[in-house]
Amino acid sequence: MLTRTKSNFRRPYSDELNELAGQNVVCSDFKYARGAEIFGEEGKLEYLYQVTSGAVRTYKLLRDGRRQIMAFHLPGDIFGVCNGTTHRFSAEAIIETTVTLTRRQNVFGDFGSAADSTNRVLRLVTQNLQHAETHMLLLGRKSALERVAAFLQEMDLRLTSSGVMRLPMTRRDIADYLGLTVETVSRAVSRLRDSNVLHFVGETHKQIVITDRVRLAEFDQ
Amino acid sequence: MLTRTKSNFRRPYSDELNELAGQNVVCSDFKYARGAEIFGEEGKLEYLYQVTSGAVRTYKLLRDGRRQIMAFHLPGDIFGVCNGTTHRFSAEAIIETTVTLTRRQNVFGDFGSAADSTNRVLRLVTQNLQHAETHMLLLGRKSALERVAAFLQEMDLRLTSSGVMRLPMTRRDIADYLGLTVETVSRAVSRLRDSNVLHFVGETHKQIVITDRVRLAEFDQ
DNA sequence: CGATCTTTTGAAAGAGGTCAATTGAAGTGG
DNA sequence: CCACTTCAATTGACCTCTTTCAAAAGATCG
Repeated sequence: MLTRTKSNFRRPYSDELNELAGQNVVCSDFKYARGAEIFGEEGKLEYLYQVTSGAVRTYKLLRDGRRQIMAFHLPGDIFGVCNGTTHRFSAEAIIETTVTLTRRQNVFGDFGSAADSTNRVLRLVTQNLQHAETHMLLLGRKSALERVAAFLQEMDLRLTSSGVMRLPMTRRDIADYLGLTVETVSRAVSRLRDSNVLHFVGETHKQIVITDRVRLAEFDQ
Repeated sequence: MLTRTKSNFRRPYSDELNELAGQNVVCSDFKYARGAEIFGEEGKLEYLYQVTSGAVRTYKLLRDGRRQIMAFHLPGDIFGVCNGTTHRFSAEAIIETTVTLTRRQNVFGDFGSAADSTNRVLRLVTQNLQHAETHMLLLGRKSALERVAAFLQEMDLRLTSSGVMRLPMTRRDIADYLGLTVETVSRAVSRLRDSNVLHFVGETHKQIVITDRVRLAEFDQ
């Protein structure tokens, strides 16, 4: 049997939040009851949170209530990092939980201005994280048709020019992006074509015209 | 029908990579053929990449070849941001692709030392991103049993003390984290119990003892 | 231009979801 | 503090969505 000491795997967290905040420390402790909301998807981001005791879940919801938990945050973990002015997900206490709060601007500096290059990289990584969070919701909780509709909307924003979307990737790439099989992707696209949401251009099936963006959006959640 | 101008949705990318690198610009263009590897999972991270033309996929693999594509990168996108010395995923050109490279240290500064607080936040966000990437692979490509085994391993590292793992979250939370239903999670845990990989402590099913970590790991991919 | 890869479509199989029932744990209010 | 109610977890039976397997037609590439 495997034995190990906990200390090998737990990151040190004594005063990490204080170190992060630097000199302008404005930390305060807060206690949340089981199930209490720490922040909501639309709340303004003003703080960084470090779990002192208890446990927190951060999650995203679909309109019909399907939930994807992004991560569990345990004592020592810092969460609530965000690049915008509003949260893109919610956080709740799983059990009675104590967290230490730090005002965001202490950590980010004048982040809005993004003066220096590190701040720019930070924004870049945060964009990647934001995309990953959206994609976790898709992978964990959306049906095949919803995934393909979401994919087409994403690519429509990036690839459509003069009305035509030219997909550079194969159905296999799409499938491996959406956590599906090639066949399922193909069937979903065919269904959307049969519903007159899109049609193909020429012989290749990589050029697509979206003819009804409103209904395409309705296929997604 | 919805019409829109592309410019509303495409982020500006003229010289963003140059701006990121600041004064010490060491940029150079590179061309990759269809299917060519831009970097591998074990390669050393030295560059930031911005797509000039073409398309790139970044992905993770399981040992048996199952693939999860994290993101598609199109002209203007910057990718390859990482906090360690090695990549945690691979990047390939989907079609013939040109990218602009920038040496990493120009952007991150002396990142290893993490002198200032912004760098610390950057590391924090990158850790979150890394976790999200791992989780996308789980959500997109792992079976129910593999997901639950992976979850138990993750929590074992964080929660096990004096041999017992005390889960603060319910089966519903676990299900919503793993993209499954409560029933499927319960069945998977029962299977692992019946395989003598773990057993419960007391009456509550939130205290678990992992009795065979080697075999638990084998249930995961 | 032949070989290989890609895409589509159908049929069958299977993994996970849904529905339902039971048991047990855990809040809660009198 | 205890009874009551609600919530949490498990298990079985059944169903459905997605996968798997197979075949054919079409595109792409060297």
